[in-house]
Amino acid sequence: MNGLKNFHYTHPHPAVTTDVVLFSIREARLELPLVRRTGQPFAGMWGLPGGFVGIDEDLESCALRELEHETGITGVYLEQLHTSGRPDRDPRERAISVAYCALTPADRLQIKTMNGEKEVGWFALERLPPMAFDHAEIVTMAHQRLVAKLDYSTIAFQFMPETFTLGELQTVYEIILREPLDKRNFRKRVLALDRIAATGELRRNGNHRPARLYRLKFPDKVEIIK
Amino acid sequence: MNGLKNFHYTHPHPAVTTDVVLFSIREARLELPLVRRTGQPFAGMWGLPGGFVGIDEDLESCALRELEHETGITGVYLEQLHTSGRPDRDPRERAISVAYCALTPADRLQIKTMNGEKEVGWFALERLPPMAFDHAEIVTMAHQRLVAKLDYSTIAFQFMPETFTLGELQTVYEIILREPLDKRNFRKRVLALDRIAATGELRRNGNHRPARLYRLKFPDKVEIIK
DNA sequence: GCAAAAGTGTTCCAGATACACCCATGT
DNA sequence: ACATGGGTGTATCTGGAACACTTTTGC
Repeated sequence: MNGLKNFHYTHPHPAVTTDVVLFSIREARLELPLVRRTGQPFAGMWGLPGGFVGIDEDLESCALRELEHETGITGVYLEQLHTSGRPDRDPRERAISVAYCALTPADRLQIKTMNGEKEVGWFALERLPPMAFDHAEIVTMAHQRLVAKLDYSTIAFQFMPETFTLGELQTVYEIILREPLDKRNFRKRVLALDRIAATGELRRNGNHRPARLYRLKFPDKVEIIK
Repeated sequence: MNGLKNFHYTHPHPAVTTDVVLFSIREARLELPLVRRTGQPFAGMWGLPGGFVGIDEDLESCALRELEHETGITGVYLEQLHTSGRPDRDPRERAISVAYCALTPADRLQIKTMNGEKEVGWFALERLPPMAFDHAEIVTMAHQRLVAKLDYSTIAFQFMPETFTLGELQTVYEIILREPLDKRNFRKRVLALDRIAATGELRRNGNHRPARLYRLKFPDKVEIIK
């Protein structure tokens, strides 16, 4: 604490951080990016992208800034998840973490995988490494929230790129729910929501009939349904 | 802790508080307690019970402690709601508030209404006074959460005293939902949950047939249903 | 006997589920 | 021609919604 600036208060203040659980679907798996920690504590371990909240910075802005800084990813759907404040969760000082859950289509990744600063790794949800702090708990909470929201909101659409086929959309649902769905019932339900529209284009993709392409009617809107 | 102590950090830290929206049903209204602020800012205005998080104190403990200290109420059901961190929400210094939503039966109130420190007032949800900080937004969020949770969890049971009648339980639902419910359908649904049991006792209450008393099978458990 | 809340079943409807075949394409 | 995923309709089931009368008590 020698040095530069000093900020003093008449009563002790905790540090406040944000952490982001960013889900995406990659190679038919639900995955999320983790960042290799360089400093103490938990040096060398993996942790969620995140960091300290600027003194004049909104919490959401902090989450987005840290996510972009550490992983290069921008333009994601963001939702506040939970605030963890157990006094012993950071061995250095009292630290309170506001966790966010985020979703993004796979085609928006890899914008700049390495910005030269920290190592970023993508991990399937069922093959997570040991994680720093209480980040494992936070990921578990985020996953529960995602699964719960699948069937009372349009959150899954946030995984879809600009245009997509109904087959791809169904696959996304099946990956998150870990169970196969009936094709006809799925299409009926999802079209009845009236949130996607056919573009008129087709995608031919292999030795089979081309699929109609769809796009979101309200791309950034996540709504409660039913 | 004399006032002369100083706590210093190499980068600025926000203050962290908790605030509690405590719902209860009083006189057939959904009401919540507010505390008259004595100090700046917003002196004289009403605000949610809450205060600064101790440096070694868990967030939930802080919420419960402040609730008890300012209103005398203990033993409530508590659930984390949302964390507000807009940089301008407190004019003094950067302050981040972790808001909790709480529920309690009316018969647990009035344990010590006045502890001589601050004025406590109960307000019906539709007759709230102007409130300090962004507390009005927090209350709105809490109410939305309560209504949403009514029909996918057993949260409403947290409003019930030790024993109660099915009519009283139905009234609680009707007050929160602001609409009348069908008696037979309500009883079918709530009994099918298998979370309440008849005590065998009756309550005679007026010029009419006595009602069976029920109690919760798992008093402190709030479960997701269906 | 009358007012007032407690208690009790059945019918109906809508939305979810189960299910099988033909279509368009590339090789 | 065949393998591959795309695309379509109907019958059934189930859980929610609507609905009216009898019971027990205090006055």
